[in-house]
Amino acid sequence: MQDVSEKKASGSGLRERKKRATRAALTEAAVRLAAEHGAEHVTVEAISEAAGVSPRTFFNYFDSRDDAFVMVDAESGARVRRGVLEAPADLSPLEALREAMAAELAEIEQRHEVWDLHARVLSASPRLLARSLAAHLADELGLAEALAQRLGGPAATAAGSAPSTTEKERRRALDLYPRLLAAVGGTAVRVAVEHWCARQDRIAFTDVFRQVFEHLAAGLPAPSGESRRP
Amino acid sequence: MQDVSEKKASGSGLRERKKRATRAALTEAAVRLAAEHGAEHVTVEAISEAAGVSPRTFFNYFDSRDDAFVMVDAESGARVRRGVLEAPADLSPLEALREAMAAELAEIEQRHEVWDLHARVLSASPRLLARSLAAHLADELGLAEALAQRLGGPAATAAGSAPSTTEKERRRALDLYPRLLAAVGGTAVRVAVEHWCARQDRIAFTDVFRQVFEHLAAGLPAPSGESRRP
DNA sequence: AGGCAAAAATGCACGCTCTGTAAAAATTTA
DNA sequence: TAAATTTTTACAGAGCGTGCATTTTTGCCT
Repeated sequence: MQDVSEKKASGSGLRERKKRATRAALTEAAVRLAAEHGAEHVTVEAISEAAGVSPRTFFNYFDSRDDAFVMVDAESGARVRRGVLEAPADLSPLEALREAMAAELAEIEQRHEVWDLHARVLSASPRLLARSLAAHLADELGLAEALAQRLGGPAATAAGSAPSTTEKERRRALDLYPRLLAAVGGTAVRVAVEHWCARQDRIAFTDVFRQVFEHLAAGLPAPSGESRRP
Repeated sequence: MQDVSEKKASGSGLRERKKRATRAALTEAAVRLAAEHGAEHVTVEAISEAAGVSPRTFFNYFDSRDDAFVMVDAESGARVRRGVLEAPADLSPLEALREAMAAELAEIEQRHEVWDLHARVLSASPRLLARSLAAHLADELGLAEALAQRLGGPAATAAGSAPSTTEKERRRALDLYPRLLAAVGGTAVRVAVEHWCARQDRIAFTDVFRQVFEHLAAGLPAPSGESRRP
């Protein structure tokens, strides 16, 4: 079932290379123009002209104009998923998710030239920021499946086939928990980023990130000095 | 500074009543048409005609066509905020948020004729669902402020003016925590609703809702039978 | 009542987004 | 080089969203 001809491997064909180049040219032109003139003053015609293609071609690559500003990194979700699956086995699910997301954020930090522009464009337009959230939401289901695989795999081999409670209840819990964990993890990253961007003083993002996950692991108790009610 | 004339109270004027009636007619027409023909096949012209106004008037009430499907209840956020502030003082922040959101969900459940249609429209269109999320996101900041007020008010009066740690650190924690709590709370509700809608068997929504908040309060540990790592 | 000012609804015009469709150009394969 | 496949392009058209001037409705005053 493997490819007999080496030419069809990913990225070797001239056709595929041109397609990726066109897509990259479109996204870069879009982000660059948006950073300069504001996102809502950048038309599809302007983006296409800057990228050297026709306006109709734009819509062969993106379903909507806004996608050119949002779809900057399509493989981020897959990397986090792999990070969750490859995390050390002695980590709790929340810890594994934290480590995978921290690694991905460090990955992004490396090319902060493009990402800084992108962040500025998003923060200047609430509509695009919402759309970016929606894009991350699409990855949530896949992330939940990865977490479920990490949970279900070892648990099934260790516990065998003798559940103490009802089978349906266990499956319900197993179904709900990974989705909650994936959603809360994404929210945690968002809050950390927003809080870090809002502060003018230069605190390390790593500190905010760690603090957020400490709150979550502790069960979100009141952060005051003494705890009258544990 | 109080109103001398009673006529300017909220909702008493004929003008305000008519405006609300028009808005209600537009939203109801939009949701009803979308439930029947699919949201993307419902034009602004059709909605306006069903509501008995001109297409231009539609855009005097909504900034975009999608808002007619999303902006069903604009005061929901305010009710949750009040619920947080009026919750019993012996409840933890997470418990207060849970109670306020549970009360709001119970409120919504009362008119589940409209809300059921609305849910069906959203679940049939990922784009509208994302927009709905964005709408809830706008309330998040206000909710965070309400939570901060609930935390900061009593704490300031009880602790006086002698903080044990650095002042900046306390303010940072106090700033980050309410925003995280508000965001996670919204996410929790979303996951509970999605999980409840996805299941074909009729389990009580209250059970799912309570289960989600139990996960959060416990610090999101692995839900398996025995705990090898607390 | 009747008239006056503010607010809302409407009609019209215009630019932009997005989608078919079919023809032309480029790339791969034979 | 010629055929086959894919991509790009031009054209047409429906729908969205906005600005502006006009008309109708509402609230308030004498």
